[in-house]
Order: sequence, then structure tokens, then C-alpha cells
Amino acid sequence: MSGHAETLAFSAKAGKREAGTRERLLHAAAAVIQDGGWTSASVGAIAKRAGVAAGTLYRHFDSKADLFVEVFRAVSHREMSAMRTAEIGTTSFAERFDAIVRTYADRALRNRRLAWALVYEPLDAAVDRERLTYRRAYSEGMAALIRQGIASKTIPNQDADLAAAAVVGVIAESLVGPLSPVARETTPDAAIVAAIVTFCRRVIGLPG
Amino acid sequence: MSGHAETLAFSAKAGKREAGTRERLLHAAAAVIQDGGWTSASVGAIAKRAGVAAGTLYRHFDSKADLFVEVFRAVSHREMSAMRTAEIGTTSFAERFDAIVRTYADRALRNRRLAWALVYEPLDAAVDRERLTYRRAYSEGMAALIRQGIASKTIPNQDADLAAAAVVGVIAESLVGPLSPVARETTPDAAIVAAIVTFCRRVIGLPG
DNA sequence: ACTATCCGTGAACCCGGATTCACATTGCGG
DNA sequence: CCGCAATGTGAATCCGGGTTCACGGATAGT
Repeated sequence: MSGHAETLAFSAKAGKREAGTRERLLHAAAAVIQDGGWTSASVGAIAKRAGVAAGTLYRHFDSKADLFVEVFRAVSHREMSAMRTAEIGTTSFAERFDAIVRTYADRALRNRRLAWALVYEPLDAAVDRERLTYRRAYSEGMAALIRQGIASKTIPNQDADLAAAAVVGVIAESLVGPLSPVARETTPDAAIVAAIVTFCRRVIGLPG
Repeated sequence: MSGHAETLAFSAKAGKREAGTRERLLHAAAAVIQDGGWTSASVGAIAKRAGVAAGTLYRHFDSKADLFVEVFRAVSHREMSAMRTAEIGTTSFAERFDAIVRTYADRALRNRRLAWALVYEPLDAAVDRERLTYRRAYSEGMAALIRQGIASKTIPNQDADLAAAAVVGVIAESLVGPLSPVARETTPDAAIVAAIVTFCRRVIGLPG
């Protein structure tokens, strides 16, 4: 993984002593996915990155899919937390909206590949189920927020669910989409995030 | 495939006589992808759908990837044409923008799975290269249109490339995203498309 | 120290699916 | 009518990658 300091909150409920192999496997998996997506994340590659043998993985997970589901959960959880943290302290609807969008965009920008894999790349039925759950939760959160804005007459009345999807779409496409590497290199991340926020505001009709 | 009448413009440059097996394979591939994505599109499945043996595929294509690239090209070409057709006859910027967005959304809505596979699902390096080319072309077209709007002072000044990405994102996420099947079933397609158009207009700051 | 378990190992095994190939079959030019 | 080349066939082969398993080496409790 590039260099994201934060640690995945992989419940270290350790069986007995265990030097933390399980956690290392989870982190290794996230790392491999981050630079290569699901396809490059073979059991061999993950094990190697974790510094263990392939078979070891099965001492800790029933299957590869199982491991992936757990990675997915951990990362999703981390993202959701970040989002919630971002909105504490905000007072107005506009502030809250900006904070959330900015946080989401900002974070996705750092771990593009991983974010992309988690949000889009289809893979396994089990993982897909997890993905759907996560997206629904996220979408619903955004939709709820939008409803608040509508209720407070800060933004015009509209289909909150569709609007939420639209907002997510703006962020996703702008950040993790098949980014034309050229254009992106030259634009500083901060500027991109700022633009994203502007577009998202417009989508929901929030003057700004 | 569900029931889309139009035919893929697969250049029928036929080698000699050929009952059109090559074309049938291409159509079969598109059909299989339409209801199942890349993963379900095995050589066996495609061949079966085309009513030929697996080996036959290799009489017409160097490899599976090769076939996919061609399917991709054909479909992309078809979509681009539709878009161009949609904009003829329009006079104002707003009209043109609406027409294009509506067309894109409308078509994606019909062949969701296929659209999704083509736009997002990663697969093969060769196909991905093709995808990138297509997306770049599409994005640039949209960006160019947006620049027109800016030039004519119909919409505020902005980063046209990012705005284009945002527009594409809105459409993609709203239509082919992991759509919560529930909500969508109840909302008529026309309403969805209308909402999409509204959101897209807002993204670029087009009053309406 | 002794044993029951846990943990790690990596080669062997298995399986789905792409690719190949030796063998028909068909159409066309001569 | 003959032969050659294009096509079609489907069983055999290959191959990447997930999963299993018999075999040590460590650890904790007695």
C-alpha cells in the first residue's frame, strides 16, 4: 500500500498467542488489492505479502472469499466511521454536506485502487452481497441527509434516493473512474476535491 | 438479450461465403454478457448460444479476448452513433445537452447489464485498453460540449473535463450502479431519466 | 519432561475454463 | 469429378489458481 498511516480495525480477538498472522493476512490482502484490484489478489500473492505460506491462509479463513468479505467489512467500517467523525461539529446542512462529501472524496483519492475495487469491481457472490449492504447503508445515509436539506428548505424538493446515487456517482467517477492519468497528474488533489464538492452541491441544488 | 431490435454493426466483411457464423458469435457474446457480465461469458456459453462448437470460435478469433475487444468496439460504436444522431436537429446548447444525456441514459437503461460490463467491469488488459479509449473519447465529447456552453455563457466557467466526468458519473451510478432493485421497480424509467437529466443540468450549472 | 493443540509449510491435488488439434464436412475452381 | 481450402467439431490438453493434507516445530497445561 502506498502510505496510509491508519490501521484497519481488524478485531484482534486472537485465538491464543498468535503473532498476529491473521491481521497480517488481512492487511496484506488490502495492500495487494490496493495496487492491483481483486484479480491480482491471488492466495499466493496475499500469502507472500504477509510473509507466510499459502496454506496458512486456510488456518485463519475458511476460504479466499471469506477473507475478502472480512477485508471488505473492515475497510467499509473504517470509511463509515470517518464519515461520521467528519460530520460531528457541523451545524448547518450545508456544512454537514460539504464535510461528508469532502471526506469521502478525500479518502477515496488516497486509496483509489482499493476504493475502486470495493465500490465497483464485481468478484464473488459473497463479496457482492457485502458490497450491496455497504452501498445501501452509505446511500441511505446520504439520502437521509438530503432529506434533511429538503425538510429545512435549504435545497429544492427531489427524489432523495436518486439524488444520493447521483452524488455518489459524481465522486466515484471523478476520483476512481478510469482516470485519464494525464489530466489528473497536473491538477492538485485539493483542487479536484474542491471541484467535486462544487459539483455535488449543484447536483442537489444547494446554492454555493 | 432481452429485446433490443437494433443490430450491432458488425462489419460483415465475410471471408468467402460463411453463413455468418462470425456475426452470430459476436451477437451471442453480447447477449451472454448482457445477462451475466463478463464472468458468465465463457467460450462454452458463447459458442452454445451461437449454436456452434467451442472450437469454432477460434476459427474466427485469435482468442477470447480478441472476440471481446471486437464486441466492445461494435457496441461502443453503436452508442457513439446514437449520441451523434441524437444531437442533430438541436439548436441551443441546452437542447443538445439534454438530448445527449437523455439518449445515453435511455439506452443504458435498456441494456443495463451490458452497459455495466462495458463501462465498469474489469477483465482483460486488451479489453481495458479499449475501454479506456472509448471512455476518453466519450468524456472528451462531453467536455467539448460543456466548453461550448461555457463559451456561449450559458453555463458558468468550470473545469470542463472534471464536469464531464461528473456528468458521466451521475448517469452511470444512477442507472447501472448496484441499483437497489426495490426502489427502481416502482419508479418508471421515464421518471428516472427525467431526474437524471435534471441532475446533470445542475452539475454543470445549467438553469432549468 | 510429556502430550494435546495450535500454527505454519509447501507440495500435491482438483477444477473450471481457455486453447489446440486431428478428423469430418462443405463449397468452389479447375 | 478431383482436390484444396475454408469451416465446423468436440475430445484432449494445458494452465492458473484455490484448496487440501501429511508432516514438522512451537506452546501451554499437567
